[in-house]
Amino acid sequence: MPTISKENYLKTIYQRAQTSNEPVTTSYVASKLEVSNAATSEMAKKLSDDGLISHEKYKGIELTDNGREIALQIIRRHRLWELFLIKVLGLSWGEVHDEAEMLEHSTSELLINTIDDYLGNPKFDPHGSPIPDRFGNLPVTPAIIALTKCRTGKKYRIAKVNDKSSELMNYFSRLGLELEKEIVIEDRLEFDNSITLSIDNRIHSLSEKICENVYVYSN
Amino acid sequence: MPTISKENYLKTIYQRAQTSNEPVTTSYVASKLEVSNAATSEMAKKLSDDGLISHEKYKGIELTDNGREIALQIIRRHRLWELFLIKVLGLSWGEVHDEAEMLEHSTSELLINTIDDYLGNPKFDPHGSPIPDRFGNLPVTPAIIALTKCRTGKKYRIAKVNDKSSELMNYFSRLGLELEKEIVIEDRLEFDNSITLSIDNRIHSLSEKICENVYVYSN
DNA sequence: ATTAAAAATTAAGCAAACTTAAATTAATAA
DNA sequence: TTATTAATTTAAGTTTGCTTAATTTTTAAT
Ligand SMILES: [Mn+2]
Ligand SMILES: [Mn+2]
Ligand SMILES: [Mn+2]
Ligand SMILES: [Mn+2]
Repeated sequence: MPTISKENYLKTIYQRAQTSNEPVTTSYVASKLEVSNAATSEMAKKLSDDGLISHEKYKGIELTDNGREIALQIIRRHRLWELFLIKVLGLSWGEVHDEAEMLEHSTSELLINTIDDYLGNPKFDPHGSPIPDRFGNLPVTPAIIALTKCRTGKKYRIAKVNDKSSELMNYFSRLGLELEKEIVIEDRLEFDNSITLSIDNRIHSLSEKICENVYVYSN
Repeated sequence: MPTISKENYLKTIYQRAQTSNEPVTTSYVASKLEVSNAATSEMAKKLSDDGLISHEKYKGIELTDNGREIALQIIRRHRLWELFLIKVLGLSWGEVHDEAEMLEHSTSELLINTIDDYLGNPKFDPHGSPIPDRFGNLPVTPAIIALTKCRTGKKYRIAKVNDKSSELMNYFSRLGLELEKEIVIEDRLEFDNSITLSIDNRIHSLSEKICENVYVYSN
């Protein structure tokens, strides 16, 4: 297994490639990991030597099959830990991401498979992201759209949230916004692209920035 | 919090001080952590600068109050994880030490206290070692003696085993040798200081080296 | 008390993972 | 097309944590 640093780089590259069509740039990875571009360029060289990425200079980074396999292993560990911490140990939506960010690098194959079985081989983590199985296969995921793309007046069910900010997770918890919960889009302001929606018959207004981080089933 | 390396040094120093009257030497720590004496001398300098140990050159190492506090935190994490992995996730006696050795460095205060509560604030780990509480206090421990000190013909109960070798743990499991289990010392050979004892009415012979790693209540 | 052996420290150097600053390549605009 | 700007890489240097080799200190033996 690679070092913790390498694992974090691989995971970041994988997740960027998943959610963007543009090539994965060193500067994106650098900003995501909060290191310098120089550090990322150097690491790209090393990961390339390791056969985990291919890197065309000044263009972009792509994972090799080996690199993707490792990235998926780390993501598997991360997501299973998040679910375990919530389901078994009762941590909150806002607490689990940071814990998982550390545990994902200290978890053996044996342990993560044990946790997987303990949880009944779940397919999704507590934020709605798919969990790779022990062979690196992702479950088929239903079609989802960001709240920003929703139609006024329609009813939706929460499918996924981005979990990078614990502050935001805590806010969602206070709102009662959770997976599978029904919401209705009441209104949207052209002025700032904010959206008014009802959760449990209570009305809330969410900024565009927040709406970009909430996804619903597109039906 | 210190680095993983520093945590491992502090833990090793603490545990040596607990189980030996002689000063904690750099060479002991080095051999235990499987690094060079030079590495340990250098680390001693740094830990000294950090105010975590006091080190009289060519004499020995002692933990400061701060150093001991951190050591006890790591030991707490280690032992609670071991118990959790066995009790909750069903790992075996032989599997948990190596897992805990990693997890102890990736576990927040919040998480370990949650685990502690989940387990009902246990006082001993699965190998019979005491678990420091969240304030660093160790439970009072009953008097125990190594198997090597036991009297022939007497009956004892297993109180503790040293868990450093998973091979040995697996062997104990096969023998049925577990905590609180009753054993009878049947015989001992002057020739090699091996001991013959009965567990569940089956007779086994254990080498001196093995007996040094098994403790019973001294009644 | 001297000397030899053992233990511990210091010196010198390496690899990993960073940094800032300089150089290079690519993109864009005149 | 050429010049400017932006993105990226390379260069040079730091810190952490390790190594082996040399030196120093302590201990043990004669
Ligand atoms: Mn997460
Ligand atoms: Mn991580
Ligand atoms: Mn252990
Ligand atoms: Mn450890």
